[in-house]
Amino acid sequence: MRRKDAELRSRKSGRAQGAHERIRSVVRLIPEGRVVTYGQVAEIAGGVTPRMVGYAMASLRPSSGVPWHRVVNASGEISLPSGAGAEEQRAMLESEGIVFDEKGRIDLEKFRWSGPGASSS
DNA sequence: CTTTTGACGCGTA
DNA sequence: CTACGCGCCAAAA
Repeated sequence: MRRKDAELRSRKSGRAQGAHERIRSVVRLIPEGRVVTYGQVAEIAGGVTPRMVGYAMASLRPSSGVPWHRVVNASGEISLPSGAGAEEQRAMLESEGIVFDEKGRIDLEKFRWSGPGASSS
């Protein structure tokens, strides 16, 4: 059976509390000094598409307590438009030890978080 | 109830 | 490297 069936079922069963809520929980699991791509979050949360992740972040409140700054796009770059806190995000990441190259990209091979099940390093 | 919108990802040219 | 389009689905107005 395809995962979709299970996911679809949860969605139909009313199990879907709110895609955001689930996404928020996932993002909150991201350890310091690590980053995850939207697609990664979507994969971990399950049943959500990358769009949903981005949309959830956009809808997040500044004080939601979610380390949204650890979420970057598949290219390892910050997505936020200037003014939305992009510079702030980069500052926080660098503060956590994340390194950006001249193009403002992160080495996902080194800083990507493998998920809640995978141990650091 | 309907319509708009949106922090993405990926294939293809 | 750039540019374009499609898919994906929920929340907000």
